[in-house]
Amino acid sequence: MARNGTYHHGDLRAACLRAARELLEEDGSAALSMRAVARRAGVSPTAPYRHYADREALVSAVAAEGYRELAVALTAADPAPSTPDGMAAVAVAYVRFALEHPALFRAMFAEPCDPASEERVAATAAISAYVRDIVRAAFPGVDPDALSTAVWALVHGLAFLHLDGKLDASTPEVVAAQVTAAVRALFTASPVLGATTSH
Amino acid sequence: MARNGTYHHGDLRAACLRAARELLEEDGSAALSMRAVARRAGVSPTAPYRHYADREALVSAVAAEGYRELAVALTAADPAPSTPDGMAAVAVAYVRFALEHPALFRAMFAEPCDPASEERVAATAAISAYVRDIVRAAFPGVDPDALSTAVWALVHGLAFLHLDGKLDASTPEVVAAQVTAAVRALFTASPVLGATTSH
DNA sequence: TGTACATCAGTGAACGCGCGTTCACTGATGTAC
DNA sequence: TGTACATCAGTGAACGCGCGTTCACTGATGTAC
Repeated sequence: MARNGTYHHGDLRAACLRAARELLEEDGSAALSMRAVARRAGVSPTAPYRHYADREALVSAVAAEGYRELAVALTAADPAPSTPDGMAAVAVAYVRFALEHPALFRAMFAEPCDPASEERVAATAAISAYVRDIVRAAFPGVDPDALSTAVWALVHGLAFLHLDGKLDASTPEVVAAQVTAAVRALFTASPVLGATTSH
Repeated sequence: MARNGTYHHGDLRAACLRAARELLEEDGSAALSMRAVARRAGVSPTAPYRHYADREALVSAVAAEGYRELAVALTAADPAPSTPDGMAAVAVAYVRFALEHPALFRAMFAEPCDPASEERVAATAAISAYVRDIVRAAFPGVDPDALSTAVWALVHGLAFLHLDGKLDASTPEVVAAQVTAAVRALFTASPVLGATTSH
């Protein structure tokens, strides 16, 4: 039974993606099954196969969507950070995204992801490039590859440690304070990294 | 059929743990089922329940073992690092452990881990304390909490990014070089962090 | 404007699977007298 | 030294489950003439 009363659904592809995402965020990765997606979309168990070759294809599509949203959240926090505080704001946005969408974030990173999914590879590359651009602009004197790797790893690690309960994640404020302090602890003490900053 | 020819197994508890770990490392988290563990231990499907209340208890035991081994690997790399190079060596050991035991490492961190498992909490706390001790000794002038959080996050993030194919992990040498470069990029530029080092 | 037909999207029954967990049980072990 | 008995460790059948995926199918849509 399609929602619009006709035999055809209208946009089952998008409906599956939405359902998959909801299931993921509500009950975690294990709840994201083809059958559950079909059920939620109000469609027969096999209908989603018309749009996604298999479960993995659907998961990849969800993950790719997550990457795009993460990129938006980061640039919204500060499109071109050039101070430790700017970097900290982006870091906070990254960690907040992870904590607000834990299962999605895990699916984006923690699932054994086949490198064959161009959609995912492209999304990852976009984030990587975003970080490198920031680092290059903010710290012209430093090896951009090594430093941008370090920055991404720092933020990514903070996200996962909070997500997995290794650090206090009781309130968003506590998390933000910890992330900010951690970023500052590394950056503000450095003349090279701090040289181009405005304070 | 028990291995020693008797009805009783002898040490089924340990055998289950070993089997679980093997299954995990061979085929990932999904392969770690109670039935598969029993099968590999050469025992009826329900025998493991004599020693582990449910699947989660068994997974927690495996994770706790992983934590203990990780701690050993870290102290083996450098029991009390106090220079950027020493820190880098520990970081390399951490990342290497993750890459050598990917599924175990994921189980240790990426599984939604209930905080009720004292074994796991204790193991995590041990690593956390180890890092803080290092930081406190090496960088007496800096807020130890913020900095040790940052250091752990940096290393943890490097581990996961390599694990998930976001950074080049083609050879151990490449990984070691990247990790070392990232750690150095953050530390050697800093007068505060570098002040107590010997070079 | 009407009709034939190709294409597309969704159906529904069925396959075989492995899982976690329960239950009442039995064979082995060790201890008290 | 021998025996009765409590305890413990493992058995095996059974439960109900939801899954991914296949297959031949049918209803809806749109296009060419």
